[in-house]
Amino acid sequence: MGRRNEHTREELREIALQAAEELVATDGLAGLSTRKVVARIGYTVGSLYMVFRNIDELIVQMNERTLDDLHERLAAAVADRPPPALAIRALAQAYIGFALTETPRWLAIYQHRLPEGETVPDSFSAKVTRMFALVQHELALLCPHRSPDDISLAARALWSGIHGVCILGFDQKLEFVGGRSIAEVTRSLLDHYLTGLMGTD
Amino acid sequence: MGRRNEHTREELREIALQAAEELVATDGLAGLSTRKVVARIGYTVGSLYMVFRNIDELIVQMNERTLDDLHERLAAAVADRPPPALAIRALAQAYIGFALTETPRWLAIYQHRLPEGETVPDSFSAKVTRMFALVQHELALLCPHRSPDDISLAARALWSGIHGVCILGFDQKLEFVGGRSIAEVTRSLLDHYLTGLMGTD
DNA sequence: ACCTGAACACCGTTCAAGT
DNA sequence: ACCTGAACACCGTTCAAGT
Repeated sequence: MGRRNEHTREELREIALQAAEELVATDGLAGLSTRKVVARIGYTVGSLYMVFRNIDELIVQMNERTLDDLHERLAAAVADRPPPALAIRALAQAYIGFALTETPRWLAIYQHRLPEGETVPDSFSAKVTRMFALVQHELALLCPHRSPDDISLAARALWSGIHGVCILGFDQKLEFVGGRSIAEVTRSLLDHYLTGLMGTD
Repeated sequence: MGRRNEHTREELREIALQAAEELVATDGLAGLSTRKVVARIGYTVGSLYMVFRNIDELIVQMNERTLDDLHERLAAAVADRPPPALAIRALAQAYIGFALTETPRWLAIYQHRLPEGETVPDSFSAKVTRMFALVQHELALLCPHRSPDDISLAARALWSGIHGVCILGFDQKLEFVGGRSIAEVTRSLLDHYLTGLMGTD
């Protein structure tokens, strides 16, 4: 019979997501399964489907929580409103720091792919946009007389670039010979890109 | 009894890899399985393990073939030895073009992760290095009086950046509001980064 | 209404048995 | 030596049955 009524739906959702995060933190996204999640919280497989439509929905919701944590870290990095040029570097460092300390959860955001044709919920996209807006804001302060269109393009180029450095940096498989530290490569990208951007005002 | 001795070991390896590539091309890396591969080539599961240690080895070898194809496309893009500034843009465009036309196979290179502790064979790393050397070579021509150390750092920053634009660009999940084309974002990254790099000679 | 647990259709991998 | 196919330990998902 099990633990009927011991948890509300919302509590069940919460402990399931917590269990999922623990499993991912130790064994990566590949170490996550419905059966392992329910074993951890003392339920059986069926009950997971009372709360999540399927395992993809569970993963998406877990990733949304990771995006919340990441946004908190990024926002904290610029909380004392440093000058824009420093703020952008602080954001990049905070992103790298999160990727370094929360590697499996951070990786899960990019590893997980919805089945063909399905799209992520609006709440997820909103969290991505919100994180991205932090960079865009600092770039706008740095280049006050550039068009919003220019700023959005530059922010996307810069942030994608920093993300690329992190992704390739964490993938030992792609570790180039004579590997450089992620921080060093990011600095090169950031410094030269910003110099070029400012120079072509 | 099946098709005993119809193929040599090498032929079996070849048709298995071909079947794997077809499966990935239509259904992505998630659509690949040992059982689907053998069903396509008229063998049973066991025989796959005569040729590959496990499915990870099969995927790594498939990805090496993709890296070969990618290198061919990149090398062709600079075969007529354009001036370095154009060559770098041609390499970036060729990379985007490959990602666009061979999306699932290209993605599989980055999606696949070896189990904890295992590393990719040297032949794989060599192919990554070889591709990377193309960019490094053009950057060295572009900045003749920079140290090899500077060049390698810049090449890594630039190539990681372009890769980041592609990876985020193909992940609809991360499609930012008012999405820009991958080519447009790459151009911004490339132009401003190179301007900054040249300016700080 | 909540939850179980058997059932189904899949996995990757191994290995005794057949030719 | 090559290859099969049953067996094992896993998956995700569904749903009749129990409380």
